[in-house]
Amino acid sequence: MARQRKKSEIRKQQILDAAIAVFAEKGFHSSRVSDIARRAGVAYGLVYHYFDNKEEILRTIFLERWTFILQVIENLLNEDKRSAIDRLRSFLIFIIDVYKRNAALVDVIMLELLHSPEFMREEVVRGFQRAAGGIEELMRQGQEAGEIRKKTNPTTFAVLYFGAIEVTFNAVALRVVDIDAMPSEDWADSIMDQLSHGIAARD
Amino acid sequence: MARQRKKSEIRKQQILDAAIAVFAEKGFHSSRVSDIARRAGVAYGLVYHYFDNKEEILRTIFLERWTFILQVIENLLNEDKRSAIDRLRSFLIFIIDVYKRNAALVDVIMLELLHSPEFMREEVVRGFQRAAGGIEELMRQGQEAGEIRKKTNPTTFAVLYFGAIEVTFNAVALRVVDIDAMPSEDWADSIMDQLSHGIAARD
Amino acid sequence: MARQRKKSEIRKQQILDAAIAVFAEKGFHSSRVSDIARRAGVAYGLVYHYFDNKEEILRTIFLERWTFILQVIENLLNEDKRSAIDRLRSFLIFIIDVYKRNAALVDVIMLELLHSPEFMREEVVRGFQRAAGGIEELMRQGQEAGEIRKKTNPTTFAVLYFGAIEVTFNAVALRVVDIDAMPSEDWADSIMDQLSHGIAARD
Amino acid sequence: MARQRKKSEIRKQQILDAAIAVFAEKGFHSSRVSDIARRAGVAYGLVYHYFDNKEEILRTIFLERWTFILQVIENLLNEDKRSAIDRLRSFLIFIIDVYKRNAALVDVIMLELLHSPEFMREEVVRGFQRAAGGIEELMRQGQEAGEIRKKTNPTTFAVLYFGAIEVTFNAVALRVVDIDAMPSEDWADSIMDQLSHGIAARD
DNA sequence: AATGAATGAGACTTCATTCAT
DNA sequence: TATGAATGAAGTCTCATTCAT
Repeated sequence: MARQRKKSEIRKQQILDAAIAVFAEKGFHSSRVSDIARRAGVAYGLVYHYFDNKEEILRTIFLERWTFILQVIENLLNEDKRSAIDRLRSFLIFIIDVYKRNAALVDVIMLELLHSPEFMREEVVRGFQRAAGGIEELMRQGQEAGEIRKKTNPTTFAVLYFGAIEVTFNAVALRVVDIDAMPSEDWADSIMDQLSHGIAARD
Repeated sequence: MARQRKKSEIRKQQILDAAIAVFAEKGFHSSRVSDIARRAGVAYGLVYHYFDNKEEILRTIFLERWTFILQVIENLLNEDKRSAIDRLRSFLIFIIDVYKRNAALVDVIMLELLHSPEFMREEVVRGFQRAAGGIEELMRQGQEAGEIRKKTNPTTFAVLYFGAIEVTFNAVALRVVDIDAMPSEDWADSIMDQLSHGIAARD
Repeated sequence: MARQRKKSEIRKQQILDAAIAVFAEKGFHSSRVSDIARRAGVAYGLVYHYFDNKEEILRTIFLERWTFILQVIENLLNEDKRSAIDRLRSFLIFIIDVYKRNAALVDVIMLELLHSPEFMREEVVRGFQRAAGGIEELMRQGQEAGEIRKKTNPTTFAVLYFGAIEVTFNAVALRVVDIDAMPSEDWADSIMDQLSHGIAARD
Repeated sequence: MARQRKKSEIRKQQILDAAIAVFAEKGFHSSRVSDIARRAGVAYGLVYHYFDNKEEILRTIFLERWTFILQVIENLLNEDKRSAIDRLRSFLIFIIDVYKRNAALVDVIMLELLHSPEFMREEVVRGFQRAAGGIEELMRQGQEAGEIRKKTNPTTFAVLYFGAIEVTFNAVALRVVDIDAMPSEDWADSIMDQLSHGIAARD
């Protein structure tokens, strides 16, 4: 039984992985169920054995994968004892490394879920709000610790922070930037330096 | 003839406006040519009188509208004699006001063109690079004027700057933020304060 | 008025000529009314001023042109005082020369009318029967004059005779044969020799 | 599997047979894929399961069926030990009988392929040239055997021979002649007599 | 579990024809 | 006469989904 369960689970993962790859390449709407099946090496009828329909595949990707990422984020942000700015830098490095290891997944999240079909809007928004809430909380911790400027608006900061991530991923997706040629630390340092000290010259 | 020309031009604009509205609502792929026609109040056959196909409608929107926006950007950035930071703030206000007046258009640009169908990728990338180049140039002007910190990397700044715009528009598109309740100046001030002074507490 | 009539007549001919050219090139079904109009150098709406619909253009071509050819045939066959075989040879030369001067027209007759749309079947059949009847009559004249073998079946002969013409025109239409490189007299002589003397060796 | 293969093969034949019938009735251009499907008793989507598009159906008919006929021709012509004229008569009988048994197929070949859509022109021409080549070769054999008049031009003969077939089939297709009322042998004898002995009276 | 044949809604697009100017 | 904008029926083809095996 356990054997069966596992085999079935593996098949499902095969299909999900294939779906991520195909969605990343062609987008959700332009991907055919048969593309996914072919990529997974199964007959397309089998896809319907594991998923109710095409939408559910996307939803499952979101739930299984992205939610997982969000949890990692939360853990990283909440449990770490380092300074807030340090943790923000760590997360940038972490998220870029996730991309480097699984670009297709992040592409799907960026290109498909973020600008998401009606049927997923609510879930997506909730997910983002959780993430943004985590960052804001982190900022408040930093402010209490005297490490973050009191005048900083945590929400505005979260906007800039996620904006930096989003725009970077978009640039990569559009092939304007070659992510493999970009050391994660350098990028993170560059962003965090800017966010920390601003652009204004000090007299 | 001139009369005819004008009437024909008006019809074309009607269809383009309808297309922007429909694309903004449902996205390019989910929009039917018949949706656009109905919205424009014409028979769907007429759409093909003015455009070769659905793709060309999107391409025309991009060329006619976004290119126009980019020109406005360039003018604003290059011709203004105010301080760089002031001009960056002005542009934020300008772009948000464009959105307030024509949310659908910006939605289409954000949701469809940015994560663009293969057939437009190159044009879109070129368009963005022009815009980013403008911001970087502005930064350099500010650095020469002693107004912008020399250590600032203009490219990184452009990333943060556009990231802020993108993520804001996305938030609006996802209805997380109500843009009408958000005074343009306050938002711009908030973003520019952050970008100017950073989050780090000063000893 | 006469002036008007003539101008109107000329326009109509322009459109017919254009239609013949276009039908010959692309076939009736694949030809668009706008193709014909463009070829004739008029707006496509004007076509409907002169013809009720597309079918009527084809029908008019048939009636005006092919009927005319058939009359020429009849005259040639009936009025000529030369021997029957001579006259048959003359007609072959004549018909090939018609082709050389107006290939498109003959192509339309061969490719479109012969394998004709339902709406023209009857007229086409009648036209052919008239032509075949002419040939048969000619044969009988020849038999009475002792010039043509009595055993010859006039109908069978007409089949072979028209078959030779049809298959030649088809070969030209399919570009298997270059009609301009083929002297009309040689071709006619070759066919008539065959038809006159047969292939069987004489003991 | 073998069972599956066979069933699938049968379905494909069903659709091809339906297509032949429909094409013969209405012509390629006027035939709707849905007509074919309805005739075959399947949903029209299934047609696209077996064929890429409508053109491919016609091409398959040509390749599978006509090529087969040509092979039969070649065998008949090359392998037979009887006199050339005898073999030519046999082939006429054979081809008429093919028609009697499968009029639709021959109609399609005559009406659609012969005056063929651009996309098949080359294949069709090649096919015809093979057939004509066979006839010419047969003539030469007959000339060497002293059975055929040396003066006969094999190519001209082939023109007349195929012309007779084509014009007969056309006459049947146009319903000028009732093929079922026409004994194959009589027709073949009539044609061959004419072709053998000519029409000229012998002094 | 697995296959892929079968279905049919639905989308794009073409183009003959009408009609206002 | 002449134009070409406007209409919409009709056709091809795609593809998500179902289902028999």
